Amino acid sequence: MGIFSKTCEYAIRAVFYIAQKSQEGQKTGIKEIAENIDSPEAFLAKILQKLSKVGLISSSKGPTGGFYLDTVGLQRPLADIVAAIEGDDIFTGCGMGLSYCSEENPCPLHKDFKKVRNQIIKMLHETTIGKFNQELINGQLTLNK
Amino acid sequence: MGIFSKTCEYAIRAVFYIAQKSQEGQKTGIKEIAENIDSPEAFLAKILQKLSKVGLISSSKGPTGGFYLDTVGLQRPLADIVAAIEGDDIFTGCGMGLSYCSEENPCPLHKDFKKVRNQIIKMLHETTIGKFNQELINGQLTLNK
DNA sequence: CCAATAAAGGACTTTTTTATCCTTTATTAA
DNA sequence: TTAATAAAGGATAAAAAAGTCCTTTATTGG
Ligand code: FES
Ligand code: FES
Repeated sequence: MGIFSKTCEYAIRAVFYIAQKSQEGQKTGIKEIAENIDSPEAFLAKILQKLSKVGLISSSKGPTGGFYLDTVGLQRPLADIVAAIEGDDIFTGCGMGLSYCSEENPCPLHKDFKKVRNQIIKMLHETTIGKFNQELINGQLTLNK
Repeated sequence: MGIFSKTCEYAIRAVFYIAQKSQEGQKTGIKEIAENIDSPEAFLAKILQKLSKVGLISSSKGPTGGFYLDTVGLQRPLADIVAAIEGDDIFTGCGMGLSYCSEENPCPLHKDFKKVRNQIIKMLHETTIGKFNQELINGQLTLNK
C-alpha cells in the first residue's frame, strides 16, 4: 500500500473526477465515475455516500441526478477528503507508530519524519479539489492509468 | 494507519532496539524486545523471523542466544527494513493509487507527491539502523512512548 | 399516477493484516 | 546426556479493510 489506504485513493480520484465534471456543468453517476477512475463500483458507492453525508460532496437522486460539487466544495482542500476517510493520524501521528508524536519524547525518526509529514500536510492543504480541473479536462492529467 | 503498516512500524522499532543492544555488546530476545518497543510478542517473533531469513538481522538459538546486528548490519539503511516488510511501493508508487507513477501520464498530485516520496526515500536511505544508538542508550530518544 | 432512474442504506462476503498458540529445532551449560 | 533456553515454523484465530448484492427512498419526466 502507498501512504493512503485504497479507500482514500478511490475517494481522492473520485472527487477530482466529480470536480472536473462539475466544472463542465454536469452531474455524474457512480457507474461513470467508477469507470473513469478505475474503481469497483459498489465499493465506491459506499465511499461517496460517506463523503456526501459529511457534506464534502453533493448528490441528488433520480433521473438527472448524480454527484457534484458547488463552488464552495471545489475550493475545499484535499485534506478534508483525506481526514474524512482516514482520520487525522496522517497529519499528527508518529512515523514509527508511537502512541503520540512529541518533541519531549521523540522517536529516532521524529526530526526527519516531521519534514515528511509537513510536506504531506502542505500538499493536501494547498491542493483544492478543483485545482486541476482544467488540466483534467485538457487530458494533461490522468485519474486512471 | 500512518504511512507505514503496523508490521513495518514494529520492525523499525525492533531493529533500532536490537541495534542499541548490539552496540552495548548484547544479544536480546523476543520477550525483551517486545516489552521495550511495546509490541505483541508472538507477532513480533514472526516479523523478526522474516528479517532474519533475509539476512537483515542475525540470530542465534539456545541459552545466550537472541537477535543481534553485526557492524555491517548496523550500517544498512532503514530503507532495507521497510523494503523487506512492505515491498517498494512506498518508494515508487503513485500517491493516489494509479497503477504506476510516470511523468508521461501523471496524476494531479504527481508533482507534489514526488517531493513527499523523495523526502521519505531520503529519510529511509540516510538513516542507518545504528545511527541513533547513542541517543537511544542515553535515553534522549524513545521507542515505546 | 406511474415507470424509470439514481443515490442511500442494510446485510453480507472476501481478503488482508494483525495476532496467538503450540510444536520443532538448535544451542548451551551443568 | 540432559534439562533449560531461545529462535524457527506451522496452524489457526481475530480484526480490519475491501468489496458485493439487494432493497429502499427520493426524484424525474411522461
Ligand atoms: S515521535 Fe515519532 S515522529 Fe514524532
Ligand atoms: S502519477 Fe501519481 S504520483 Fe506520479
